[in-house]
Amino acid sequence: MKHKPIVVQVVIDKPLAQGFDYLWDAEKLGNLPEIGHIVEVPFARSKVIGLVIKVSDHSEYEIEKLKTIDRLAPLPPLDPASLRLMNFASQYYVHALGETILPTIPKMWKKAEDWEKAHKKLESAGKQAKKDGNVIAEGLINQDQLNSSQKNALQALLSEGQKRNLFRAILLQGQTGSGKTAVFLNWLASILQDESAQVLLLVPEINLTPQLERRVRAYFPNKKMAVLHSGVSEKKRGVAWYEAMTGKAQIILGTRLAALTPMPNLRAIVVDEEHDPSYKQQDGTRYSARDLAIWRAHDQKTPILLSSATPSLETWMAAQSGRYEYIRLDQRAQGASLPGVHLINTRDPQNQFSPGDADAPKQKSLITKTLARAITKTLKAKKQSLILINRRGYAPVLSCSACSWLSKCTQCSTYTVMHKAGALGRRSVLSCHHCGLIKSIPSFCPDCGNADLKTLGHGTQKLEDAIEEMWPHARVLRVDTDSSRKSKGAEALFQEIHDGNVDIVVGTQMIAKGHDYQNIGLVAVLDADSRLYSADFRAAERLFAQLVQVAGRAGRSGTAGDNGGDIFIETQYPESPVFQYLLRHDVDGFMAFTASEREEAGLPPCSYQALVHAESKSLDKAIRFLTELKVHMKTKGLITKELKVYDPVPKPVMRVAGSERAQLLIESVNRKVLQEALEAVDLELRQDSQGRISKVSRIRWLIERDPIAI
DNA sequence: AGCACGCCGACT
DNA sequence: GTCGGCGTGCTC
Ligand SMILES: [Zn+2]
Ligand SMILES: [Zn+2]
Repeated sequence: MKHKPIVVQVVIDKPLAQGFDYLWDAEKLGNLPEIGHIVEVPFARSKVIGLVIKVSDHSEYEIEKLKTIDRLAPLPPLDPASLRLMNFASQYYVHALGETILPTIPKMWKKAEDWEKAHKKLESAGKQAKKDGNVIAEGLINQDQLNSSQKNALQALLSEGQKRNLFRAILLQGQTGSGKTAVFLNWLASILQDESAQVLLLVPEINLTPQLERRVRAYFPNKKMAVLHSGVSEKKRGVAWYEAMTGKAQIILGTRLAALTPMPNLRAIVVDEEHDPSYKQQDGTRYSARDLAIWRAHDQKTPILLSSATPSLETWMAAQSGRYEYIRLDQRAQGASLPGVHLINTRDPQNQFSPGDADAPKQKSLITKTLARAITKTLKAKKQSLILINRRGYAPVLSCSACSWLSKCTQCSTYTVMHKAGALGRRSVLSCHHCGLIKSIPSFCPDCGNADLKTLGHGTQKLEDAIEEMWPHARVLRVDTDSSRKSKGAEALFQEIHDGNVDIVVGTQMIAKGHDYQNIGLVAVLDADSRLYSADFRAAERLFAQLVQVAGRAGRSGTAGDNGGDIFIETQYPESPVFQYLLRHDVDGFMAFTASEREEAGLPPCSYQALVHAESKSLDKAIRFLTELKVHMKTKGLITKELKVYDPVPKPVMRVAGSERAQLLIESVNRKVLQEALEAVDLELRQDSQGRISKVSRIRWLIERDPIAI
């Protein structure tokens, strides 16, 4: 009589709902199996990496057909809490468990050939880290140096928080410059007095700069910190993940992708700038790192702190209703006053240049007279100006002066943007911002042969030219992804601004992030209207957060006795609520107004949404596919008073890189009802698909939970 | 998803 | 006669 076999179930990185059973040869692998082990398995005609999710002594599958596990990774199994998190994410976002877990494991641990030398790698990395560890820590503000408002906030955090095993969600709301970071870093430091404790600090992609890293390090001089973001090399990422999942690192600082890092001794989570859209993953399993972090804190009974000057409506409402604790930090730490907000009505001729004005530019001005004169004043005061426009390139479209030709992308339903020489290459080009296609600029109109082609509208490049012409003696710098790619990255450009080597900065929203500039006198936003004018119901909420953020840049000038700067917004609709609340610096007023709007319309956070995306060669087929799905949902009785299914519509940018896209919106006031409907939809679609491509008409489909843009 | 198997049209 | 189109089914 033979021993009972050891059978393990393994999930792999494929959109397959089921796991696969394998035999475990304990002698060969040198270990008994545990749930959470990472293994290499033979699958079809190749070898793949998988994760053990079940251990037993029998299989539903014919036992003699089972293959044997090839190799076991030299790692401890993922801890049970992390596996619960993965399981939840897989269900909630309607993706297979394997394709949810495996992408969160760094590549270094998915190369079975390298597993044998893995520990040598870790050793050499350890030596390197000792050298790197000498980076200067800076920006420490210890508990005694906090202002009274900060001290109160910290007190509130600590009073309850020392109790173990207690879920708390806390919103820390305070303006830019109110010192939120110092509060939560001091809080984390006190939690880390427990030697084995681990904490997770999530920050938006763009905020995770070397400066921030140094600043965080300053608070934890004797602790090990692991940094995880997309810019970290594969090897360093593998090491950081290893240190987190083994409990060797106490502070895990990272972006969205760090939210799913296993941490066996997790004691607290901070999500900084919790409203930031970069927390939402936009491909693969489309999770929200913030929402997963909240679930994780709840599941593991640890506190989570959400920090923002302009919270997401979801978080703000939870705090208002008492579901979250609410800590306010409204005293400006550095004694700087709030920036003055100025709305410039572009329809008012008084604000525009007239031909007689001495300072009017030769061509039609790209900015209002009111703004131009404010910039002149700022220059005279030896202060810097930031001018924002969220449009890269020279002009958003090229046109023919004789016929109706416009520069369109051949692969997308969009215009190609003109970039002048130097930005994307040596020559001027037309570039599609959706598919990346780059074409040379035609000398003649392709339709009528006319040689006179004109640009329509303007982007950062053209604005830069115009500004240089209007203030020939000013030092002008352009900051956008094009200019930062050309120089040594955005950091180098930010440093120029910080060092005062620049008078006027022209750029996209990216200028507003990260850095702490000292001498900004003026911030101008030129394209607020185009950001507000959008089919997406969250457009106003996003714009408000962006405007508050850039206003914070102007107000941040910390030199004592100095006034804060000014923010100028050019708009046709100064009476719009977004601007009116901004004018009064009334964040809560805006939130309350938006909340009541959403409630009335039954939109999130007062309801829950999901999108079914469909993509195919022709829009027709995609729409028909979604229509059939809707009909199916109806016949199955899924559409009820509590579950609304809209008609399928083309996506805002319908065609991208040759494929045409449509979407179906599903909405419910009841989370559970929505979840069940989505699971039914997933099952139905899977049945007629291979992976996520339908058998008939070859439609690529995807379910997205809690979409942030509709 | 990725891949092999298999059954029909048009092309050396 | 065979090359290749993609519909179908399988992967422990
Ligand atoms: Zn023409
Ligand atoms: Zn394109």
